[in-house]
Amino acid sequence: MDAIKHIPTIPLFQGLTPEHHAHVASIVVEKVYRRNQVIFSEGDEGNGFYVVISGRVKVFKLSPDGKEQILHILGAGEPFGEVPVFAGERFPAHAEALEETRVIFFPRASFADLIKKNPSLAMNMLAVLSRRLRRFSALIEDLSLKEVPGRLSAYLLYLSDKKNRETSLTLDISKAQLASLLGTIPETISRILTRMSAEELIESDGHRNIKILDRPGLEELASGERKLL
Amino acid sequence: MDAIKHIPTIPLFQGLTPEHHAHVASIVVEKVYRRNQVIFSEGDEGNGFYVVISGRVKVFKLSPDGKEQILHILGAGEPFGEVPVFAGERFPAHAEALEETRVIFFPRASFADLIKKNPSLAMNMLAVLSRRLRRFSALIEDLSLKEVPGRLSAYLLYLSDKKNRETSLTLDISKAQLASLLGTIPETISRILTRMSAEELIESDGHRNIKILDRPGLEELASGERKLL
DNA sequence: GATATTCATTGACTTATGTCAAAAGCGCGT
DNA sequence: ACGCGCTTTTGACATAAGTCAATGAATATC
Repeated sequence: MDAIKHIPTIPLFQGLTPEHHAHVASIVVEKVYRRNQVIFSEGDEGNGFYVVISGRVKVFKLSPDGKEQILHILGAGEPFGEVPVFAGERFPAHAEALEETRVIFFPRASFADLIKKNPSLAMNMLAVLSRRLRRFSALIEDLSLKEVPGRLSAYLLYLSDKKNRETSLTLDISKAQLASLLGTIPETISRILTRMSAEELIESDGHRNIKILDRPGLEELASGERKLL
Repeated sequence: MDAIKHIPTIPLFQGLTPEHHAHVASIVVEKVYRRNQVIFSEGDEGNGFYVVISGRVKVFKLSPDGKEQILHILGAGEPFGEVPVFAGERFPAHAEALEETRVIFFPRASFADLIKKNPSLAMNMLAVLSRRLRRFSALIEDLSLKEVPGRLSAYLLYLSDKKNRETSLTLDISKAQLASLLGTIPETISRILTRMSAEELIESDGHRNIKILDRPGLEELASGERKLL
């Protein structure tokens, strides 16, 4: 259907002419996934990539015994699944819709053509991949060099920053998802939130609402200068 | 100096015309770093990126208390430090020479020009970044979903595969570096190698030589189906 | 509106791995 | 060959976080 109205709003296509937008629109395919539906699995052949139009998607790794590590959660306008387009081979991770999600799909071959004729599209895609590398570096750092309280603090501060430093936060994902994003398990998240409350760093209603009481304290935790009792 | 003789051998520049190679050569600067010399630090402004000509470079994150996590180790022909070129901002990690190392440096602005006129250079760079994303995904998976014996097994198998499944391996890095690459500490590496020897999976001379005795056993360890006693 | 189902919390326990310290092996230069 | 440093190994110990299990709260289902 009328993908054309979405194309110009996608950051990846900023700076392209209306003709190119129309061309892009002509090669894409729209798809809808319902909550928990698999979009692709690790090891699948990647014959193109996706951009989220509405809804949210998680991209994750799975261990043989079922533990998952979320690599990222994507929302409207964000592309995913590009690695096989440029590096060949297969998807390095799984992707699943977190809720009812609309995406547009770009077949590999036609996109490769397009990018060859469009330096600014190439530059945009390079920027997308570079930003993702930066985020992955941060995730690796977190997993390897920080303990869970530090990662959780960093995540709360990140949420707060997204809402220009609002102190009242609403988690946009369940505790289980949050645990998987931070490389831990829900029980650990629970215990740490309890300890953070005990130290008056935050106030939690036990659901998805958290109020930041001591931002500097959380920053110290996130950087590792401070530890929880 | 005569960078021109190196340019055509670099995978990033495969598929370019000799004229383009010459052009690339005209904008690069050669630099030499001695063992342990810092190439750039996290947070530095990135005004260009590098390609290793000879020697080896480690790119790593550092925690406030000095623990390091190596993101990757690069050898001849491999580029590093590209993220700020395309995503702006600063280097997300530190880079240091592991030994006497020669690199060529590409100033950001002239490279950006070049890439706009060279679709195949853009495609090559997209491939480089995509492959790196795949490796980072694997590292995240390892750190989050595997225990150290699994990561170490995977690394030994990787070394073996590089030498077409040779069973006699020579570690190319010290145990301390290996630990930092696998997200652990030298003591843990030592203990695990001892346990692997005890189970006759490997034979180690205590230095940098390891012989693989039971490849399937290591594969089971790497995938998590098996555990060390 | 009552019950089923999922999700969050809490407790007791286990375990992998980090910390600290000491000893042992090896390389190196005088 | 000898002692000085560095890396590796080994030991005793500490601890963060995972596992398992039970309870409680919240939401959905009939």
